[in-house]
Parts: sequence; C-alpha cells; structure tokens
Amino acid sequence: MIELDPIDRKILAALQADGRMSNLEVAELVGLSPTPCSRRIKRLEESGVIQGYAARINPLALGLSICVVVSVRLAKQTPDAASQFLSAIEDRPEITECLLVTGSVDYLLRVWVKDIEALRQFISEALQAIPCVAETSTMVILDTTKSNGLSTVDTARTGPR
Amino acid sequence: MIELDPIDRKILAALQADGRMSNLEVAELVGLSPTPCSRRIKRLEESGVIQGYAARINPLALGLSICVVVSVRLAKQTPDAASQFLSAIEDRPEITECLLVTGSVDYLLRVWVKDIEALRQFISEALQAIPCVAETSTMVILDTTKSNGLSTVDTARTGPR
DNA sequence: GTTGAAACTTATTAAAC
DNA sequence: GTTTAATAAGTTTCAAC
Repeated sequence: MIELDPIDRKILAALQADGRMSNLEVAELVGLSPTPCSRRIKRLEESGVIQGYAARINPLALGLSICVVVSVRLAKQTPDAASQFLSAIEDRPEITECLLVTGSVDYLLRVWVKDIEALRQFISEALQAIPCVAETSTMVILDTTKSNGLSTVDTARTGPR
Repeated sequence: MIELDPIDRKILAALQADGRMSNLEVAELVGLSPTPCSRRIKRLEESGVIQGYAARINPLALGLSICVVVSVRLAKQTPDAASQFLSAIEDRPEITECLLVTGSVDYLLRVWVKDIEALRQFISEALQAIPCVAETSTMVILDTTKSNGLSTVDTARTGPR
C-alpha cells in the first residue's frame, strides 16, 4: 500500500471533483508548484490509486428514465450456476452493475431502462429466463442522495435502431 | 431531450472510457476532424449529457478494503423521519451512496470501511443510533462484475489523524 | 521541496472550401 | 461537414537553487 500524505489526499479530492483539472490548477489548489504536483499525480496514477478518468454521463439525457436495483437469488450456489448467471448478465447492456453479496440474496443488479414496459420486458425475458434464477425482487430508485453521479451507461443502446 | 446521432454516442463511449482523451484522439476514434468533434463535445457538455469528469479512485488504495450494501427500514415513512435519517446520513463519510427505494426496505446504502471493526462500529454507533431506523440488513460485497469502478471516496477520511 | 526556461503537444478560433 | 493557419494555453523535462 502506497503512503499518502495530506497533500496527496487533496490532489485526489480535486481530481475526483474535476477529472479534467489541469496540473496548474491542481497545484494552486493544493498549495504546490506545478512540478512536484505533476510528479505526485503521476505517482498516484502509476501506483493505481487513480485508476483512470471518466466522463460522468447523465442517463436521463440518454432517455433512460428509470433505475432499479434488482436482488437475485439463485436456485443453488454452485460454480456452474454462478457462471451461467454471470454470462447471461454479461450480454445485457441495461445492467450497469452486478454485485455478488452475502445475505439472503446472491446478487444485486443495477439496471437502467427507458420506461416501465422495458423494465417488465427485462425482468420477464432477460432475468427470469435464466434457468438458475430462483427469485428476484425489484426496487425502484425514487431518489438518490450522496450519489457519485457516476453511472457507466451503454451509449449505443438507446440510439436509432 | 437532446438528439444524439451515432457519432455522438461514440464520443460519449470514448470519453466514458477515458475522460482525459484529447479532442484530437476522440476525433480520430469517431472518424471526424477535430473541429466538429470539439463542437459536439462542447454541445454534449453544455446540454448536460456530459455532467462532468472525474478521476476513478481505487478505494483499496486508500485502505478501504470492505464495501457493503446496507438496507434500512424506517419505523415510519413520514417526511420527518426521512429528513432525520438523511441528515444523519449526510455526516458519515463512509457512506458513498444513499438510495431511496420502493419495496420492503426504504433505503440502500453503500458503505466503505477499512475493516470489520470499523463496520461493526458503523452499524451500531452510526446507523442503529438513528432513532427512526427500525431495521438494517448488511450485505458484504464479495465480488463486483460490470462495475463502473466509479466510487466517490472521501479521501480525507483515511489519512493521519 | 522551489523557480525558470525551452521544446512539445493540444485547444480554440477564424477563414475558406 | 472539411482543411489550414494562427494564437493561446498546458505539459514535460531540464537545469539550477
């Protein structure tokens, strides 16, 4: 694990808030001159603390107006069932996140759809069509606080057919 | 809603994958010359499709090795209870996301902690100390597929005291 | 750690097609 | 939409302190 001093943390906070901030701006913000600031940023990138940069895209602007969390319980927790489930998941662009969790369910999925019909279709045709899926429960997200606003969206999906 | 053609979508995909890609690189990738590409990117930014840019930070590198999803049920769903809960949530830096959802629970929280002891402490001292919280259930995230890798982490939290 | 300077790359704008 | 050219700005590297 790399050691981070308070200045490194300030740099991370700055680049987390604005990933396109120039080295000069970051340097001024954290109270360094550009040269050592640039060195620190490069060190943070090369050590993997900063994994990369991304545009934050607004799913609503792509016509995806509904976001849900779906909990999934598999019929059995065998490696075969898991890999069958995951490969089925892989092909669905509306799933932006898939978490394997402990507890009474096995997976949590984050799913973006454009309307209720698309949601119905996703649940019945995509999810419940997977043989090893025993039970699903859909929670519609009504509001988001403390969001990072960072949803990776499949931009190819909502376009002209 | 802004109209997006296939080239716009390619631009979004490119900047989602690498938010620091230069206009020249994006232009070449999508098959445009730099001038119109720059205009499109600016249009996407100004229309809110691109909300901003962010560094992707690896929470593990900050010493946060455990991520959990906590479902929370409130004793009653009154506006008072909700605002009491949300203001208590606001102060906790380990909570990186808070979703209001439909279904058998009221909120889903995403929480990063450095170890099990910090998790225990968070649940007992932070969460269950909120008066209106009736029930919580913690799911430890064992694996993440299809992650966007974009967790906004409070970089000030794990540093020297 | 700091400053300053040079070489290189990029962004932006304007003009012409 | 394209190309070209000019200006402005940022990055990187080097030296010296």
